[in-house]
Amino acid sequence: MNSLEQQSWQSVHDEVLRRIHTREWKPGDLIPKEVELAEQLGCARATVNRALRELASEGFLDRRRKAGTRVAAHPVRRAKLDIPVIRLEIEGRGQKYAYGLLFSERRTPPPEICANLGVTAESDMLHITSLHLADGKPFMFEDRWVSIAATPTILDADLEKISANEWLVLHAPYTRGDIYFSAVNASAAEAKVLRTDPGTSLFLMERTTWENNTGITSARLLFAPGYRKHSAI
Amino acid sequence: MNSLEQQSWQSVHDEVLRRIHTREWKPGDLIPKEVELAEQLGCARATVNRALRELASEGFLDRRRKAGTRVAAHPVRRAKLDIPVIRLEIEGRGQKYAYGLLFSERRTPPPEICANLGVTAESDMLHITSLHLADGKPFMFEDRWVSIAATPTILDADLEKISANEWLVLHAPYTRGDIYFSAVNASAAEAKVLRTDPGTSLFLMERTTWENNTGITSARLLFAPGYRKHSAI
DNA sequence: AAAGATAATATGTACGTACATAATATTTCT
DNA sequence: AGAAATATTATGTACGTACATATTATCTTT
Repeated sequence: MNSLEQQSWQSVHDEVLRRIHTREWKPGDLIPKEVELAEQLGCARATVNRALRELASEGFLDRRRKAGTRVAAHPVRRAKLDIPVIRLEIEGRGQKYAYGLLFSERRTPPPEICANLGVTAESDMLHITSLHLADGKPFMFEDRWVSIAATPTILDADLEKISANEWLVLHAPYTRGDIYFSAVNASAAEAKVLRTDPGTSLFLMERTTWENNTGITSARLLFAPGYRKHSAI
Repeated sequence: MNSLEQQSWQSVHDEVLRRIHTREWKPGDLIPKEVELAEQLGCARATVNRALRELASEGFLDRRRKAGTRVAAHPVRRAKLDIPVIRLEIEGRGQKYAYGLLFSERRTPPPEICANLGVTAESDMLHITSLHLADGKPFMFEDRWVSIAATPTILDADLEKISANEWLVLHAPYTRGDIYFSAVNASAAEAKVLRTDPGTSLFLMERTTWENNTGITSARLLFAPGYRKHSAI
């Protein structure tokens, strides 16, 4: 660290992270305040602020006005999971993407969907199931309910050509969403669609999205055996 | 929007997001440059910059110098997954945490662990298996390998009292890590430990962490049936 | 001593200016 | 025309100042 040359917020970020890693600053420790650090490292407070803000959002630091900045006592790892459109995920693996609509029906939703989206049992909804394939093999089975009130134009979409997954991303951006990851044993019907055996362990992703407080869609995405979702920290 | 009162970066963030949601700015569209937006919204460029930077990191915008800022053509949802220490995850659910060491052995690692961590087959490692319980019921089975070269002090840790999971978080902060999520059928042994039936679908989290380029630990975390990992977007 | 009001303080953020950097557009040269 | 050099431009970031805000510490009152 040379106090003459200009410091970038990234170099401050790295230097603070180094001190945490080398345990110069241990979990729970109060670290110097921004002005002091700025002086130490030869940069402006704004630069230190940017670096510390970033580190806090990464879970390494806890910051509170007046109380100061501490090394996180129980570092919570914040994994960033990229959830692209299925087509891009498959193409990103270098595989050929294909898609097939299984069925599409306009009807009222079952209780669990009402509960997820916070809508009434009489809601006008579209129920769609489809299969996404990678190199011709079943990759993911999608079982989705879409609120027609929230996105009426979905009735005009040609869901034989574009998947509901992709159509929604392009035409119904949302403000809020929930995802649940879990593991389930394949039912007989699911096993048949995904060309595997009943009871096989499958990776399940359940997504619900809202715009403000109106539910848009709730989907159950069931992945073929062997699927692994990766995340770097 | 009042051009007289001061704009916060959050209000700019929300306004831009609103324009994306209402499709005033569609996926792929070039949006006004920072100076123009600042003028429009009555704030400084730095404020607009902060808001747009945030939106880009959230996956809503693509930004490139000179080329300008565009609405992301294929919005990649970036889910933030908090991965706390198991004890805190269980206590956060309002359940009582307990932990039992199953066995701990110092030996050379099998091939797959060598591959994960990038170490040789002759490495000096600690192999630990343990069970984490919530309200007395099996919650997660942990099968972990720790490099003794990277963290020699783990030999002094009393792993009957503190889990390797927690000890490592407190004593061996890392710089880089990988996580894989998947679903597997329980083996006979795994089923017995988790008190369930063989073949039951289980949620699996595989974690490997490095400090710089030396592998620290590789763990296989197998959750009891019914486990769901949540994430808000 | 307990409660309430007040002061002190570290972080949070806005602004304007200045310059850096990367990518594109234009001009010049061959 | 094609390649190379140059200018242009939008974002990226650093700085110093100013003030806001949340929280803690201190003082005052009862």
